[in-house]
Amino acid sequence: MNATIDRSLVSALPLFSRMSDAELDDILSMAVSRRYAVGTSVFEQGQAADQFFVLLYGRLRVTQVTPEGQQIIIRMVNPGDLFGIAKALQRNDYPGTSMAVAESVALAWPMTCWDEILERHPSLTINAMQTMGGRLQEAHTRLRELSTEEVERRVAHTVLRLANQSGKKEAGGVRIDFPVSKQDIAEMTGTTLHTVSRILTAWESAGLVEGGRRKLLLKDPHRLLLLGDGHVPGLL
Amino acid sequence: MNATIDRSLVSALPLFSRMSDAELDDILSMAVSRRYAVGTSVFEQGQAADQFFVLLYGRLRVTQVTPEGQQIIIRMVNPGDLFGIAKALQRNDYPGTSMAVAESVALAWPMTCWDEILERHPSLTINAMQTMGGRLQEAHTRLRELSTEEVERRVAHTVLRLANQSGKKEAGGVRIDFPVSKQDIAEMTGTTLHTVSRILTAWESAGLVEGGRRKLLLKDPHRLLLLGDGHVPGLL
DNA sequence: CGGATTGTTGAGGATACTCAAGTTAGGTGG
DNA sequence: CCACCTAACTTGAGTATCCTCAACAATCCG
Repeated sequence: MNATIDRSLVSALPLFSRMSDAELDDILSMAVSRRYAVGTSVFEQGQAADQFFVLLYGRLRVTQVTPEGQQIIIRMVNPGDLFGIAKALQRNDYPGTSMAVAESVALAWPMTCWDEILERHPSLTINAMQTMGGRLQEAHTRLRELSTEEVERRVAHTVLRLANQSGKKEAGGVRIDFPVSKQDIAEMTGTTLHTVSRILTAWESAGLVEGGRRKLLLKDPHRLLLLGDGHVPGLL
Repeated sequence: MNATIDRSLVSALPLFSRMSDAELDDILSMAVSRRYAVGTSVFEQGQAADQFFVLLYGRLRVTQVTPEGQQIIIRMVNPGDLFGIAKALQRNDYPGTSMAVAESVALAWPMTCWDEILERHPSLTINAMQTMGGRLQEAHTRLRELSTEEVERRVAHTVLRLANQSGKKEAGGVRIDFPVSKQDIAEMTGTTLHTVSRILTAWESAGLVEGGRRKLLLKDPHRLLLLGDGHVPGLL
């Protein structure tokens, strides 16, 4: 809700790379910044897509609910990520719900600006396309995992992906630096929280991870990688 | 390998919509057309990505092989589709293999033209982005299906998707108009050819489909849709 | 006609789900 | 600050789905 947003907030983001100050100002002049408390949603599935966003701080979880009421996590949104770009998906509504799992701040643009911005700023268009390319690749990776791997390996890969995207080095390992529940992990891997609980318990006994209520610390990422790649037998 | 490619071949494609004749000619002047016999590959997984393509006629299957040797089908390429755009995925190699399942013709551009073309033709950039958006949505749909649905429903959805993309109305139903094996369907749904065989046999007894060696005719798409959406019990 | 590819079907078993009961941790209000 | 309440998690038992293994049948192609 600021009058003007400072260039320095975004100038380092890959999305805005190779843009002049003037271009940045042009784009930022159309944006407002918004704060989202933990547990609040930025937008909800099915809602008219009237804005798109860039996350500045915090962490969001994007979910979809099936007609039967099962939920799956499409992805986590990390600082610097573009999200809510329904227009690029050729949609008028948001296909999922995005909810803050940590205190978050995002820039918001009216969706009506989308075409205009792309037209006026070709380098941003290319960056946005690369963003989508990266996401497409991640989706294919997950498809491959879901199609071919057993649960334990899928959980290993999922947990390693989380660590790569939102891990923070810490004494004794890499911590996922936002609250993750077993249910969350289940919804990312296509399994149940029961199975995730059993797997993490086994891993904990083996010294691979350290769990806790919505906490996760990877104590031995290397061994997890071996497990995920099937070079080492599972622990169940 | 033609000297020049005629505008009429591509002017109707969504990818090239809203482009002037001059723009089209500029783009086409950099392309060559190529023919691919059934069973030949356009490019292979891991190979240096030196070209990107648009399919004019025919049908391609894009697969990935896991380190363990299991294969999955990432998608089918239909006429008009852009494919092999490794650059947009920020890659220097092709992440999968694309192989002709029907006699095919594609236009090919040197990958070095990619940035240049995007720069010179903003409307094509936007169209390409929409292509990627559509693909991202399809990937998310498949993720949701793999995560939450049992095999029979996944097969129903997969088969209906095939019909929508490459179905041809025919006396008695909708025919998938290229050869599809049970193995193919298995690789699209994350199951085995055995399970697919059992499911299709059951469906055939119920008058839902008509199978055959690499053939598939949907006799009752509506009932298949109900089955896929869980509004009707499965037949296994 | 023969070989190869594709598909069928059965039996048995493993993975992971469901159902169920309980425990622990954390937050909240008195 | 403690008691309570709820959300998150644990663990066990039973079972369903679907995979694996195996043998065979049908179809296509040269």
